[in-house]
Amino acid sequence: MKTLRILAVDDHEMTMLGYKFILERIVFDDYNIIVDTANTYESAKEKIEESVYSFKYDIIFLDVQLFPPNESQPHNGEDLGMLSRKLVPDSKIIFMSSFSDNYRINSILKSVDPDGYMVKTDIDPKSLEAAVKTVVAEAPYYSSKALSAIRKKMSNDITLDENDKKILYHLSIGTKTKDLENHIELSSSSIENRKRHLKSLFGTEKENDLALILAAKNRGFI
Amino acid sequence: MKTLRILAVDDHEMTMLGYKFILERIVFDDYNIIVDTANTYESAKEKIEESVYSFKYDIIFLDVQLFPPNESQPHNGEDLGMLSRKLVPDSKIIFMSSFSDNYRINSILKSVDPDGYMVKTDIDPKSLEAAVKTVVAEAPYYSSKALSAIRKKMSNDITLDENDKKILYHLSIGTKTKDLENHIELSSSSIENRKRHLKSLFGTEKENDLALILAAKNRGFI
DNA sequence: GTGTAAAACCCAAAACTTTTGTGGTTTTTC
DNA sequence: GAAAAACCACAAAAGTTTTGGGTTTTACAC
Repeated sequence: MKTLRILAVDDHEMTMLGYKFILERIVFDDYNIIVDTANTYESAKEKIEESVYSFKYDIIFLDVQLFPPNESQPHNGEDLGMLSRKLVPDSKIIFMSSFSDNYRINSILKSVDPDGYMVKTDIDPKSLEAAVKTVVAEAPYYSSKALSAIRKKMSNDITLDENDKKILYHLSIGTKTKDLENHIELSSSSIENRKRHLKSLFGTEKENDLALILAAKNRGFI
Repeated sequence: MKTLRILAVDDHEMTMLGYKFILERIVFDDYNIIVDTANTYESAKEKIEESVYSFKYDIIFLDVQLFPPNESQPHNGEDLGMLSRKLVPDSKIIFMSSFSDNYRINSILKSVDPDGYMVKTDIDPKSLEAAVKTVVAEAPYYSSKALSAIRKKMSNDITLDENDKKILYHLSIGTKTKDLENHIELSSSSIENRKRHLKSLFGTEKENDLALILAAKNRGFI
């Protein structure tokens, strides 16, 4: 009987226990599944560091937003992911996130490139089981909503640079055009130029900003 | 008992029959699965056109390279895919292809945006069943090798324009630098510039073309 | 309806990037 | 060891983006 070691990290204790409960009940070949848990950045970090010199985790489940964002606690799941990649490169990392918007999914897939990405509303016993079995078989696992975001991105031949993405993102959260200057290192006329250019890319020339952000959403950019 | 209608198109009759055999044996809720088949472009086209005015297929499985490429027969799975999208937009389209190289997968995902993409070496009864159930549930299905290609692409922040991609592609199939001019609408010095630029993007400065194409392969571009 | 602030639009000069031709040196191939 | 191919450096030309200066249009509070 082989042992499959899993670490599940989520700051909501009940959620974390839910994962443990479900994961340990998975029937998987002749594996005995053991789930360790952590519900703070510090305890998770410790467990990962300890694992380097003993058993290494086969899979680490990480909540993207480990803590309610606040200034005194700058750490998040992404940092833990990068730390794990460095310390225990063979451990598979599966991110869990409540973000299902394309912008966040795309940016996390770039910054961390996890072995799996699950949108929380897609998580249930069946999908958890599929995720475990898939990543053990060395293939990436993306949950249904994550895949939909990915599909939109892949089927698209518009490529935007960071400034374009920032403009779209800020417009989508309601930032006014005149305030964009404070978030993007460009003059206001450049921003206006880029907005015009974006509208022509997305086929919403002569329409308003709402039309632009709707089109960008449909194409998977925000 | 509901009926799930599937059309399977593959130019190898035995393969096509294999799909039919496997697909019709899938146990899926209270669906009765009926599989129609076609092994030429023309017969597939007819079946799809007929379906417009009677039952519509729920799923259409299409081989990407329907026929051995030859001048007299320019049609392929991609054309059939686009035709189906136009005639029966509600039918799910799942592409099957022997290509597992990133360049081809990326380009097909862009040109057709199918509901599913399966690399032939990934196809077996289990994955066919998963594909059918997934696309019926409105989610995209990508087989393991397709997902690996997609993952590489998504985790990458290098974006290349068409000329860069062509240069990489042609280098990878052995085209000599001096002959690139015949395939790409740029002067030889521009091509040299771009090659230099590409090498710096991929961190293979001062190395030879082989190092460049290996790096580009690893990052999912060819 | 009117006044006003925001947003959108326009233009031309400046800054920057890419392309191109030319003329070379180095590396590879046979 | 000669010829071909690959690579490099430079500078002029062409193209793109940014910028600061405007004017016009839109939104909406009153």
